[in-house]
Amino acid sequence: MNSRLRHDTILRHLRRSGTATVHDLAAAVGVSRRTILRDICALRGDGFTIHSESGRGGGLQLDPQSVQTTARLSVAEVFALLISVAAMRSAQNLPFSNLADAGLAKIEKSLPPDKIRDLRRMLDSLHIGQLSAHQDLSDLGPIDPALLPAFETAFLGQIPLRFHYRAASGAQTQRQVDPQALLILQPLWYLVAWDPLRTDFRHFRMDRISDPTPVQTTPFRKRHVPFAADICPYRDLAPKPAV
Amino acid sequence: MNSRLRHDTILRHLRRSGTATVHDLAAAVGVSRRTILRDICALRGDGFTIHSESGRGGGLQLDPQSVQTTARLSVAEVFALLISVAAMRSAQNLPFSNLADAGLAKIEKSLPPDKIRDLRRMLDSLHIGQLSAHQDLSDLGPIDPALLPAFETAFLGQIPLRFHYRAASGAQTQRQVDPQALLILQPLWYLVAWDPLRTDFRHFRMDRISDPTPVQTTPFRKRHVPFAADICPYRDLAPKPAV
DNA sequence: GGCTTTGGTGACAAAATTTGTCACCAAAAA
DNA sequence: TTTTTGGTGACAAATTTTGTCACCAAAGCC
Repeated sequence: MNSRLRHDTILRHLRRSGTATVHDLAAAVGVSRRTILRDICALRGDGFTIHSESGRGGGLQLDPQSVQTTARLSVAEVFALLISVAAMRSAQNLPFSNLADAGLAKIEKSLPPDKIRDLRRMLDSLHIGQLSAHQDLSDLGPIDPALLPAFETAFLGQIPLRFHYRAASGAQTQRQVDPQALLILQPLWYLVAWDPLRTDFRHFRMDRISDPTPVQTTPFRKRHVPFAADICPYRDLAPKPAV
Repeated sequence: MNSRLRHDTILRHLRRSGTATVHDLAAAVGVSRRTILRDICALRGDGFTIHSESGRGGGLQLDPQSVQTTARLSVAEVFALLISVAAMRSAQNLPFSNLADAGLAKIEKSLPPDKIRDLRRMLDSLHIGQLSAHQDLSDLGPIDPALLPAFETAFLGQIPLRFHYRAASGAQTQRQVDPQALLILQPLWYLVAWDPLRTDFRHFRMDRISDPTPVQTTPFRKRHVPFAADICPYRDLAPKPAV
C-alpha cells in the first residue's frame, strides 16, 4: 500500500474510533508499530493536530478542527471565489469574512507567483458599486451561459474576446476587443474593453453579449499524440489533438 | 531530491521557458531523461495539461489554464466561503457564481463524509433574507471581533456558546445557549439558539453579543507531551499542553 | 514501589520502490 | 534519408521505506 493511501486510512480510523492506540492502528492497517508512529509524525507535519497520551487508557486522538481539504482549484475557480467574497464585503458587514479572506489568502499563496500577479491584476480591474437609481432596466435580459467560460479565459489569460453585441438601438455588431476591467453596478455587469477597430474603450453590458469566443493567439500545432504508458497508470492523459 | 520537489521544479521550468525538451529538463533538474518522462506522466495524472510534440522544434508545453492550487483549508474556512457565495447568490444574479460553486463542490468533496454532513447542516441552518423596511437601526453597533472564532467553534462543533448579551433595554445578561441557526437580514445578523435556562429558543443580535466563549464539553486531559523526532523533520508538532 | 500499558526514539538490516541504462519505435522537420 | 524529439519496455543499480529490536518516559493499577 502507498504511504499516501495509508495516511488516509489512519485518519479514517482516528475519525471513526475517536481514540486509537498505535498498536491497534498497526493491526488495522497491516503495518508495524514503528511505521504508524512515522506516519503520525508526517501527518502532524501536514497540519493535522493529533493529541497523544501515554499509559493505560492512552492513545492517539485527532483534533476534528484540524481536518483539511485537499481540493485543487483552477485559477479561474479561485478568481470566482475572490469575486464572491469581494462583492460580499463591499455590500455589507459580514461575520466570517475574515475567515473567508484567510482561506483565500492560503489558496493564493499556493499558486505560482505569476498567477498571483494575474489574480491581483484581475481584482484591481474589478469595480463594484451601486447603480444610480431611476435607470431603466425594463430590457434586462438573461446572461449568455456560454459567456462565463469564454470570459474567464479571455480575462484571465489577457487574450482578445470576440462576440456579438446587441446595442441599445437593437443593432447587432460583431466585436473583437481586449478585456480591461469588470464593472459591477448591481444588477448590471459591464465589460470594459479596448476596441482596436474604434481605437477606444467601450462598455458592453453583459446581458447583451452573445456567442463569446476567446481568440487564441498562439495555438499549439495540431498533431497526433501517442499515448503514455509505463508504470504510471495515467495512459490517456496526453492532451488529444483538436483534429 | 524528493520526487515531489522535482515535480515543482519541472513545472517552474515549463512555466518560465514556455517550451522545453525532455533532454533540457533532465539536464536542468539533474536526473535522467527517463525520469523526466515518468514525472511528466505523473503530472498529467495530477491534472496538469502538458502538450507535447515530436521532431525538431518540438518539446513539452504546460497549459497555463491547468495550473492549480494546493492549499488545504480548514472546515471553518470552507464554511466561510460557502456563506459568502450563498449570500452573494441570494442577493443578486452574478456571473462566475457557477464557477465558484464548482470550486466549492470540489473542496467539499475532498472532505471526509462526516464533515460534508456538518457543512450541509450548517448551510441548512443559514437563512438569508431582506430586513423589512423602516426598522430602527440607530443603535447598530460593531460586531465583537472575538465573536467570529468563538462562534465558528460553537456552530461547527455543535457545542454550547457562552457570552454576555446586551438587551435592547440596555440590561446585561450572561447566556449559555446551543446555537441552532444563523439568520441574516441585512444589515443585521441574528443567532438563533436554544436557551436551556429559559427552555425556549431566543434570537440574539450579533452586534449585542460580547465576550463569546465556546464551552468545551469533553476537554482533552492536560499533560506533558514529549517531542517526536525520527527521520521526519516535524519535531515540534505534537500539540503542546495547555498547562 | 513494582508492574503493565502506551507513546516515542535510535540503529541497522530487509524489503520495496524509484531511478538509470539501453535498445528501440513513431512522428516531424531539415 | 538523417536528425531530433517524445514515448515505451525491461532489467539492474541506487535509494527510500519499512520492520525488528532494544530501550526510555509517562501514566495508571496493584
